Amino acid sequence: MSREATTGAIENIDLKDSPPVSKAESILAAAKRSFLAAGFGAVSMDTIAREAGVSKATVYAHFDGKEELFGAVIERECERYFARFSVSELDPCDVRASLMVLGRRFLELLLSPDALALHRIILAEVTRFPVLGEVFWRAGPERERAQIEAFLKRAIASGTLTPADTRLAAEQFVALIRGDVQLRHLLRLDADADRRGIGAAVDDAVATFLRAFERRNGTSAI
Amino acid sequence: MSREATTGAIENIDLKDSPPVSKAESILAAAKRSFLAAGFGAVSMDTIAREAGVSKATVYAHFDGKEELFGAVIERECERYFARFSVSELDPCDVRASLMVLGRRFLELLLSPDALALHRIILAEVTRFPVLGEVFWRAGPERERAQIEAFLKRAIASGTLTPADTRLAAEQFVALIRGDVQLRHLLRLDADADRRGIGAAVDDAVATFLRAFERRNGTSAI
DNA sequence: GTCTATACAGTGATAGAC
DNA sequence: GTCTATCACTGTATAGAC
Repeated sequence: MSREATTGAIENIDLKDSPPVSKAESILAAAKRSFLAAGFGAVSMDTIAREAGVSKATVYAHFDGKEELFGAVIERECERYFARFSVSELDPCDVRASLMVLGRRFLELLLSPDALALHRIILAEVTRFPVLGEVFWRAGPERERAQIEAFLKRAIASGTLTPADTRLAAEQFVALIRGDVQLRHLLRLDADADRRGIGAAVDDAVATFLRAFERRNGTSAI
Repeated sequence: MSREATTGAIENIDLKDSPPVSKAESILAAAKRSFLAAGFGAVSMDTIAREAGVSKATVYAHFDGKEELFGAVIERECERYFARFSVSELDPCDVRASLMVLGRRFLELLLSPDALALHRIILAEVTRFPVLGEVFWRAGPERERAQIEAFLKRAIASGTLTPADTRLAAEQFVALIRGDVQLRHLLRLDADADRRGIGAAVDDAVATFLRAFERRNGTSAI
């Protein structure tokens, strides 16, 4: 009953340069959870400090203020979410299958709870922090579009797609994939998210995209 | 110098049921400006009262609290923005021209500063006010999709478009129109908004949509 | 660096006079 | 209904001990 867990002496073993969990990391993690869940304005520094298990003064020792802490969290998350794409392994001859893979991977990312929360909070705070817009765009949609465009170019070179403005085609593919599913999820209207799963949505998007861009022979087997 | 404009006796002529500007209207207008510009959390009741030219107690006399005032503003704006569409005058035989009109009208609405601000704030606060998602969806995207779907059905009946899942086709048309222009504007990256104007964006969207859905004769003149 | 304690400003909301 | 004045509360930020 006498303060056994209150003094954190045990965790202060503090190996030289490999701290398993530094206070700064705890603060960033707590700030991420809080900000993504409730937005910038609704979160107090008290909450973050309590959630991180440190005192408020410690938070201010590591970050200049609430805005700086917020910016650090958002930039970090933008990089985390969109860094895992690659298109080199896709087969440019089987366009439908490749686009299905791309679309599914992209849509699953877009609809993940963390990505939705990140999306919401960036749109909400881009007025207050204009740099967030640029950071998010470059880390997310821009990178995604570039990778899809790279695949489309290979597919066109292999003769499966009709030559076109690949940048525009990539943008339109992303738009078709996003559809209104993303907006419905952002608005928390996921009631019919199960009615038409991700697979069906990607299927429809790819089908329409191919009808518009696939090479049209007389014996087109679309 | 003795309070000439401070007492608002002149404006209190107050014709029975046509008050030119009631206090409630002033409060709603001030709240709209403030909320759309800065979000829910960043606006105080003091600010709204000052902006409306009334005292804070008057605000509370008309609205139960900050949340109720916010809800009243948002529902009002949702209705205001999306209530001006009609498709009956469109010619189902000239599909391209009709879709251009529809798309242009829709995109101009989406990119208007007020609509962008409304969009941002709803996404930001839908976690705190879940009902906003439903209200916005029904007043905006749902209504828009229904009207486009109605036109597509007439165009299919007249033989200009290939029969298809009209609901899905309408969703995909909206997605193509929205493209990434809307997201770029939401993120305040309107740097290249002039590089490709609204007209060009609508043109590209309609072209791709028609390549996917227009009837394909041997002499297709797309 | 980290903590406890606190100063200070600003918030939503209300009481009471008119 | 409208105002002035004020309430209780919360959040930012800092001071000083260790």
